[in-house]
Amino acid sequence: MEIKAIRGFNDILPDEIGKWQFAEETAREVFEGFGFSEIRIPILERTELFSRGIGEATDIVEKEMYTFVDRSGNSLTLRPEATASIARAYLEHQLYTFDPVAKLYCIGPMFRYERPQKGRYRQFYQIDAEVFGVENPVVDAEVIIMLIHFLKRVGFENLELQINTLGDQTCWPKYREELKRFLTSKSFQLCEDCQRRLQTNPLRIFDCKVETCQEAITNAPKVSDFICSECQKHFDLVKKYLETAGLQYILNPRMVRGLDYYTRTAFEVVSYQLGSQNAVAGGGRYDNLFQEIGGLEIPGIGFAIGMERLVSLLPRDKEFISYPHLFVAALGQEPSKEAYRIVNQLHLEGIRAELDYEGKSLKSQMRRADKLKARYVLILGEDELKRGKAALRNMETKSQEEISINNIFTVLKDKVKELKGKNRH
RNA sequence: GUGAGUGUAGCUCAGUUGGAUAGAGCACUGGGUUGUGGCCCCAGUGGUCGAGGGUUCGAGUCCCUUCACUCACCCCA
Repeated sequence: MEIKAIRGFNDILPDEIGKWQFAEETAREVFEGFGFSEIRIPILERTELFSRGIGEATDIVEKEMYTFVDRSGNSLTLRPEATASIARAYLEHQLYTFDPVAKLYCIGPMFRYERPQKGRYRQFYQIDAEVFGVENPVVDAEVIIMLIHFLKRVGFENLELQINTLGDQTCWPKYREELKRFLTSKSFQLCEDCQRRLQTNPLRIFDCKVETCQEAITNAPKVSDFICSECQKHFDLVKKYLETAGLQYILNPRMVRGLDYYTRTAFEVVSYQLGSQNAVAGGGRYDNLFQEIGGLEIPGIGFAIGMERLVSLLPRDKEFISYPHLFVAALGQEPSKEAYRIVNQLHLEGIRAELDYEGKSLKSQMRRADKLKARYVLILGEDELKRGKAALRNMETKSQEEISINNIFTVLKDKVKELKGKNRH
């Protein structure tokens, strides 16, 4: 094969798709139960939307965007995340005139030009949820509760919820400056990476594994001493609402966000089974995003779930795969015609039926029926057909009965109903 | 962008200090049963040994270059 998918772009094959569908269906059900509506947004936007919304100095904008100039000379970018686009749509269609509060969710692919590794790809899927127009910390909690509830519904009871507050425009920069000043005085102790982090993102130095760096930060100023009273109050309420909802969380004062628009509440759900990229979902409040892209002061909060990471934690289970209800094995010309007629009819009735397309021996048709895990096989031979009969074999019990072809639809409908009663499919 | 590891059949992998037609298991196709699946037995299909160059009488094996994949760093979902 000469032409292969490009780096970091993956095919999701049929044997895996059940897990994806399950995750998406569950998200729709849960989110709509919380009053969210789906929104679908374009995959391409004007580059400006992201450079302004996410922030010029962020890694995403500086080096990770798929950006190109189209035939009319506009700079366009494949969306690296959904929030900015959803906010743009909200402004563009003035959804706030209908209701200042908007609860929206979106499922689809995002694109970032990074070196792929476990849990990180150039095209990756996110399930995104956003609430616009509410400053009250109740929604911070509501959104987190919805996320955790969703994760429980797909089967994860014990993922770790980490929360932090990033402060806002008034208190966060102060802390940043103070930390920078402190660390600059210790810069001789810092490793090469941290020398650079000192300029770009000093908080990251907390995460450095180099021993001398760890020593350097032992007496560093703490975020909590700099958070202003308004932000502190907001955060305290978020924590209280989470507690009254019975949610366990871990305070992670080192948690940072890579996107400029985040303020106040930030949260992540992590799994230690994921490898280095361990965040299944992440999000937070962004009360400045709208000003950046549209000039209106509209608060927002939301999260994104990484679908690849989520799906990789789901058990590789056959229950997601749908098997044929019936395989029709035909022997000879007339029976083949009859099989074709029957299968077409069954498809119209919503019964999953398969047949042999290559005129193979019964043995090989049986093998295929078995391989496809068909529940029943209908065997059509010349003699039986002349009598208007066919053999219906239950592949699990091996019991076989002769039924008349006229009754096939009613007999099968009952059998399929039984099958559906037993499990999802 | 940086670092490390790995490239032999569709998949998982053997392949000796360089030696003759490159192997196994699984999968696939057919047969053993003129019309009955899984287990078993037999046979068959399938490889430019990632690509290019070099050393050598001889390269899957050694050297160089290059590409791809994987993991990690950076950063994030």
